[in-house]
Amino acid sequence: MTSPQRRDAQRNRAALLASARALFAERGLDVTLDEVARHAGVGVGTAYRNFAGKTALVDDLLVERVQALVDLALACAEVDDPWEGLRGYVEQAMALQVADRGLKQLLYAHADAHVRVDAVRAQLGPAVGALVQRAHDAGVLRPDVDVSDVPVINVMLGAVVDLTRDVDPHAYRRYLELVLAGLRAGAEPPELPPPLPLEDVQGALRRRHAR
Amino acid sequence: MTSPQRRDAQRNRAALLASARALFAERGLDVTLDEVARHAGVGVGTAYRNFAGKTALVDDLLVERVQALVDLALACAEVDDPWEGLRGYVEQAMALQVADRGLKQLLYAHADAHVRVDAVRAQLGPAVGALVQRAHDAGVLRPDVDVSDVPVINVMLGAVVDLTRDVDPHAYRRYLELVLAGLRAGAEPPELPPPLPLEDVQGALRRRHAR
DNA sequence: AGACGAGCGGAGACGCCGTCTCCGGTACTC
DNA sequence: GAGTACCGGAGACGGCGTCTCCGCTCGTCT
Repeated sequence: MTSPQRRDAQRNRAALLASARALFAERGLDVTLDEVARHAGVGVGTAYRNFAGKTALVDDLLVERVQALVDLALACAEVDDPWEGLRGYVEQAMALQVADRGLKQLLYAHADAHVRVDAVRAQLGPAVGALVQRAHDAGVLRPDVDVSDVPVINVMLGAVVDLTRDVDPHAYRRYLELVLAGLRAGAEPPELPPPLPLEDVQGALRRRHAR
Repeated sequence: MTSPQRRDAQRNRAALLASARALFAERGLDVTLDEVARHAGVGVGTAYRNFAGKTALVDDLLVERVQALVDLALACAEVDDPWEGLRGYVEQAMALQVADRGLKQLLYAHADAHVRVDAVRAQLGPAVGALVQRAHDAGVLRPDVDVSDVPVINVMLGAVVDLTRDVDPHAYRRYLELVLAGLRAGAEPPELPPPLPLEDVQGALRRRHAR
């Protein structure tokens, strides 16, 4: 009986997947397949033999991450307090995106050819919609809050995340509180996490890449 | 007496400047000098004879725009109501950035070699600082609001602007209200401009460029 | 131990893009 | 009409990421 693959080939494939996961999470989807290969300690050829191309690799690897987000939304619908459910979703969704830069990029960005990711992502809208609806039914949301506000807020906070990532990855929390407080009905303004020192913000802005 | 330049040369230079201003405002700083030249109806060579390079051209053209922002901040310090002064600054600063995409990109982005812009931009921080201080002195701001919050909010709202530009350039106003309300002391939640239809947001997200 | 071929590595072909140069030709000016 | 300031735009150049190709290595089975 012949094993389906030589053992070193299996090792290489695993190493490639691990490296890709790590690099995509840490540095985003812009890392080259060449870089992934080097990081995994194999040649570029090996990378291209294992995966149809970068797009396919990304698609394969990130379905799971997007699924985690969908699961999160579903889980938050089970939380007793409808406000905490919604709030928890937004908060933890951002935390996932801080931890995985690739996820953040793929979640809300031109989806060219990521077929599998697209399929999973399609479930996110309805799940979040349910969260918002439930909060409305419980009267804990300003009546004029709309489902469409959630992705927009994600994008807003995402911008803060990108800005402050290397100064303080959690700085976005301050603005998360700010925005969430604005959505809540009969809001007592919450305590805000402390601001970044001005010079840190200035530094981050200066380092910022132009588009 | 010889005029310093041939008349057609003057016309060409003017056309280039006008085209550059228009294209930078409309489509951002990514337009190529070749495009500017074509738009102006002249050859590329003419463009490069008139300006040291793209960086120099951008630097020349946008000082004035950044100066407008500084002027705005100074003017807002003259408004009687300190809250309206601060609020007006943020609101109109965003409006300027909606109207000029290049300004938005340059204002808070890696400043490589834009010497003149840098010089003017340096005045912005203090001017905004005064605005915030005045609002604090009047007690209309939450005490834990910091100067550093202003640029961060600019970046957040800028993300919304980029997202919704071609669906509804003013959609950011809803989120501006949301955020500003969060900064205000003893806030009565303000009325929010209406949300975008969900499908518009979804469309905008789908069209969004990956980074 | 030996031989077979699955699998490897990585130089480099390719395609794309934006910046900028160069010079034969045009047309403004006096 | 001479002289030259100025023009146009093809294309050189440099950079970058994707992916191919093929001579060679080394795992695997007998």
